[in-house]
Amino acid sequence: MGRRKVEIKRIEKKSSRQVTFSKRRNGLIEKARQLSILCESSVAVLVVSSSGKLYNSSSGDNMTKIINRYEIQHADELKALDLAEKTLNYLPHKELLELAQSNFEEPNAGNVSVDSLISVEEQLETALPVTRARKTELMMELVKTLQEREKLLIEENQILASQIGRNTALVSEDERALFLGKNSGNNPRETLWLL
Amino acid sequence: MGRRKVEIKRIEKKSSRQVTFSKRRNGLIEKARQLSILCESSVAVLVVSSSGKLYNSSSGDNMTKIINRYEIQHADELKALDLAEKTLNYLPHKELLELAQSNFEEPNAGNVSVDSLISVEEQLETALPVTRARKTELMMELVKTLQEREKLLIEENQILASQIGRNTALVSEDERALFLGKNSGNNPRETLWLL
DNA sequence: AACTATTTATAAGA
DNA sequence: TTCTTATAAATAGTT
Repeated sequence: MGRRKVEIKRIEKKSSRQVTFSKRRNGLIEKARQLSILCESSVAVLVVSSSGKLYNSSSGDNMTKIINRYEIQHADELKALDLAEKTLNYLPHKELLELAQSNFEEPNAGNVSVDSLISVEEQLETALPVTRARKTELMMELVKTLQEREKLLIEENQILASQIGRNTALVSEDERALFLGKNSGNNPRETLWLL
Repeated sequence: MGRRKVEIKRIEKKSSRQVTFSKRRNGLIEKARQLSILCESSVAVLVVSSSGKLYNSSSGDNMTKIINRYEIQHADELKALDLAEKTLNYLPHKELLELAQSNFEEPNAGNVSVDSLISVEEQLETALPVTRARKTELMMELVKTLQEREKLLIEENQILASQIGRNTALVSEDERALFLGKNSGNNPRETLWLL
């Protein structure tokens, strides 16, 4: 839709490519906004230019929520592989980590003792003033994701149960309340994050 | 660009809204593809319909990589501009603890928690040589509990769905497998606990 | 699912 | 860059 019809293939001339990139990127984001409003939906657009610069927009809901929705559907791949990958990308001391990881390639994989964790943490202590904060952040993300998924599952259970016409839900109201944010009072679990 | 000019506001008539949603969603994804090819960039589009269904496309690179780029940048921004953290650094210990705790009494409230937690952790650093290991231990317990509960919920959903006689489960077989402990091998998630 | 009258996006030029 | 404008492309309402 311009003076000439253009073939959809890489624009060779760099300056034209740049101008088109800018125009079409804005157009795309505007279209996303319109779709979101017209059809009361949530739309996220992420664009990474060839030089690596990121442009993003979200409408109808915030980026985090939309990405979360995606990640819930791709939970296994993403939570397991990429979260850890992201973590590794952040580490200034990759080698130390790899060294520490050898502690876990031993027999009782998956059932790691607390003592070995303590020892690993002590080993890495001097190298990890920043990474530790990142650990808390990642752990919180993981827990939050699990809680959100649990909430979805509980809701789905309610729907399924009501379709059957009887209440067969395994999860008690108290547990449900916990994940809907109703657990006030001195829940010792809350203090966990402070440590 | 149609028979009439339309205002950008929610389409009231449900059937029209649905048709427009489908047309414009396809249009948006096609535009994203074109941008990606014309300007050798990576573009991700995520659309969540009002009924919660997710549509997504990625071009130039896979969705995971594009989202990763976003999250890495977002994390950097968190570190860079955090006025709240700087403010917190001047508060005495006791007040810090109380402030941090209050963040968890309203789980649905604002999103300040990660930053303030990082700050809290840094504040308390010198006082917590032993407690930190305990934190990891407790966090692991919590995640384990959540995973076990999720497993129960998934199993219950399967039972309920089969009672209805149709498969309405949100959770795929792959996800189910994950929580039944079938993801052996080098699970990178383990590396998380080392940080 | 097609059609087509119009609007909208944008390619090239200034 | 920003604006202008001819034209291609998208799509709203219709069949």
